[in-house]
Amino acid sequence: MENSQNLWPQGVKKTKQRASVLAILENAEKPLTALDICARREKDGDTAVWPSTVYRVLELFIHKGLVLKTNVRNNDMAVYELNRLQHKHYAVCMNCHKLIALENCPMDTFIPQLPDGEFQVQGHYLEIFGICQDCRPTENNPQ
Amino acid sequence: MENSQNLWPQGVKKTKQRASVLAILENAEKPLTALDICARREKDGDTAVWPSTVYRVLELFIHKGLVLKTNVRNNDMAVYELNRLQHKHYAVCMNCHKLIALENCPMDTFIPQLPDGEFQVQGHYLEIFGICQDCRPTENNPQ
DNA sequence: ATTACTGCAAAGCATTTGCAGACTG
DNA sequence: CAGTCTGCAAATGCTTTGCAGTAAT
Repeated sequence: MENSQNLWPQGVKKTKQRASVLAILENAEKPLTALDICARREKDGDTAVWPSTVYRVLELFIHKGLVLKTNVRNNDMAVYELNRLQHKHYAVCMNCHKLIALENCPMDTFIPQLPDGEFQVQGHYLEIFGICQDCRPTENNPQ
Repeated sequence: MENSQNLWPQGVKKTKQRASVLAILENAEKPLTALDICARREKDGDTAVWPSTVYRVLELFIHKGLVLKTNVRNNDMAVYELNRLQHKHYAVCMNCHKLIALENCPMDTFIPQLPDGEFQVQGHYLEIFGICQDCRPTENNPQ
């Protein structure tokens, strides 16, 4: 698992644990919970990184604009992903909580009409929810 | 505080506590947390409804399609609102967590492109985030 | 060497669960 | 009256906090 180094934020002390969290997020195919990150670190055969440390590291990265924190509908654990600057949205399965990346974004052509017009927009979050293929009852997959 | 009765779901036993939760949601100007609902009940001078009861009642109403549960970005408590069937989205202030209702919805004209095309869409959730007027530093409100 | 970071334990807090008594239909 | 619902207490599980030893610069 490699970390491309170049996105390391300035003035942040580099430790094994922090580099590890960043590398895991860089290689993640989907947003992860803090505990997922711990689990992946262990699966890699490395020494454990404690949850409290992971939470502290994530908060630091969020503050530096490197990581995004999200709460997905109907799932109370927060998930974290690298802020890739490019836009990303997901479809969420209401049954298994799987995330599927969307390939387009409606906000590209949308101007939100806010009542008082005085809200300073920083960004948006969009989520499609429904039932994924694996959870949908079909002739192959009767439930 | 009145409950318009007519939206009471069939086959659901009517109790003081359930009617109370529904009435509070009907009269709410914004989505509420379960604990908000408890607090409003007490403010109305009524006997307390316990959080565990409120959670159980909310879950029942969600199951009946009467209530929607949402997790707002950067706020880990779930909020609940009446499912008014008309579309509703909010702008969220990252500073004070205030919610401001949006007056239009981009999804009216948007068809999400899903990778495999096999996802059965049930709905969507959109959230604009940024800084509200009250939290924005201005000449009147230096921070 | 100094300062900040991490392991670890314990606390915090929203939410869930269990159970006996109370209430609805 | 039977079965369900609620008050209450205790448990659960994610997340935060405190502290002392460890590691980075």
